[in-house]
Amino acid sequence: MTARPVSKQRLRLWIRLLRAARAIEGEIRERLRREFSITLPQFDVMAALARRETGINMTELSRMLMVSNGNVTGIIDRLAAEKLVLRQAPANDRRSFIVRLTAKGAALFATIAKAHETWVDELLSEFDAAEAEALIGHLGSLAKGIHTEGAHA
Amino acid sequence: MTARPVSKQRLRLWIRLLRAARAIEGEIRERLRREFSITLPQFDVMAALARRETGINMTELSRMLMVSNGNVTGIIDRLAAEKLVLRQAPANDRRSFIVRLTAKGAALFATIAKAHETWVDELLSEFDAAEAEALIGHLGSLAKGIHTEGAHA
DNA sequence: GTTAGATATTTTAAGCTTGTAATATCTGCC
DNA sequence: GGCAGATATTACAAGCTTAAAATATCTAAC
Repeated sequence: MTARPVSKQRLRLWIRLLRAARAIEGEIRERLRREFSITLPQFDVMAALARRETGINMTELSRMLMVSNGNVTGIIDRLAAEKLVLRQAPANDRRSFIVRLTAKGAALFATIAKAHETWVDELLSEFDAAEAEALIGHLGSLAKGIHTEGAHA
Repeated sequence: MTARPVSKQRLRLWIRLLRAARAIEGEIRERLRREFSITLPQFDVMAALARRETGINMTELSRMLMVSNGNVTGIIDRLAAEKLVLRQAPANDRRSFIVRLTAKGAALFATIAKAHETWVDELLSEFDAAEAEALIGHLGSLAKGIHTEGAHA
């Protein structure tokens, strides 16, 4: 039994976590590009919008995706240029606007999401439901407690 | 008991994993910038070089960090401009070269690494040694089986 | 020794990402 | 109503990231 300090253990955990996330993320990014000619950030935005048909404004979108607010501007610009999303002006606040999927965007997302779920199922195939559930609990508690206001203005 | 299909479970796991990694990564990136004026990719490169005093060539570096080969060029360029690393021509292969930390780079890395380990210890503080060990095992097996040749030429 | 294919690195174009600053609008206090 | 501070978004500069193409060198087959 080596008396390895717990701080070294946590460091190893962090490195493993990061490597696992990068491996999976890289694989998904490559498949999205090859099969659907879309970037991962664009897919992430569409996924967020698909879960809320009423639309989401830029600030909340950046918080949900944990990226900076300025970042979202460019991604939405490119999605809008492809007519996959649109910006709507809400009645009550002229600073803001609501981003929604177009019909074209929703249809495309539905197709990609199906493939995406299959890929993830395959990439994480060695986890059965119970293991997945246990890991989900572990990781959920991990992300908490990090001050992480995602992108703070 | 909802009969949730395991594919949905794995999708939730992936989303949790990604969010946890992003939260921690974002926090570390911000602290590196604020306290040491260095970027996370630059720190990652220095960490790899610190573990191998004899130096590492570009291709292996990109493989270790799981980023594209072209990517490493720019990071090394900036580190070299700060005199933190240097490129050495090996005797036997004129296509390649070996990147090593300078004395200045090694000293700076030692300082930053100490702070970094403290941060990670704090950010993952809710995991004790046994939990960390268990998760490390889980995540290690996860990254395998992904074809992940990191950056393939 | 030539040459064909493999390997190591850089370059380039496009997109992502951040932090900071600028602009516009809103809200509440007076 | 006017003004101070908060909020929503965009603009900008610097750096990161990728995939694909270009260069240079090496290795092996002939």
